[in-house]
Amino acid sequence: MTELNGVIFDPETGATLHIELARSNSRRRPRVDGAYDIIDKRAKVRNDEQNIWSNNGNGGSDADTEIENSSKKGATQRKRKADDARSAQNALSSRKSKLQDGISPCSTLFIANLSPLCSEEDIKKMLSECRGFEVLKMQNKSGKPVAFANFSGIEEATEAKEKLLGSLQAAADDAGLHLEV
DNA sequence: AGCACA
Repeated sequence: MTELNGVIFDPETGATLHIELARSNSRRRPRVDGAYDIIDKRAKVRNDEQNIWSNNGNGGSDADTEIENSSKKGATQRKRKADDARSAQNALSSRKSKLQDGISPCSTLFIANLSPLCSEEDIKKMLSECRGFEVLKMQNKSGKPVAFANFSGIEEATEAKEKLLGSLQAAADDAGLHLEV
């Protein structure tokens, strides 16, 4: 782990490594936040239904009852919005628990802001010390080198991320620097 | 902040 010093994290240039869980465009689970889209559609449909109802029900269109109806409508809309928010929460949390069950859609670490000095082999060497590390792919696009590290599972990926950040912190302390992550 | 390949 001492080889880390000056390779991945370079105190000379002050280059810091950014590590996060990668965004995945896996076809199996395309949208993590798709719940909101569905709920938006639902809300629209409900509003339309409400308009139809109030139009039919009013018939003779009295001014006083119209005001009364509109205030009632506002109340029910507010309540439904709250309900929607709650169901969105439920959907998200249920999906999250699915993720933690190990059905991992994408257990990849996204590594950015790499030092230009560190090679793919260097990172690979680093990552191979982490549990569940599988494959590393590097990409050098428009002067922003980034790396994708595949792990066997999300838990392994997060663990590796924590480990790397820890090592970075250690290296920074060693060099008497402050690290921002 | 910058997220590809299967």
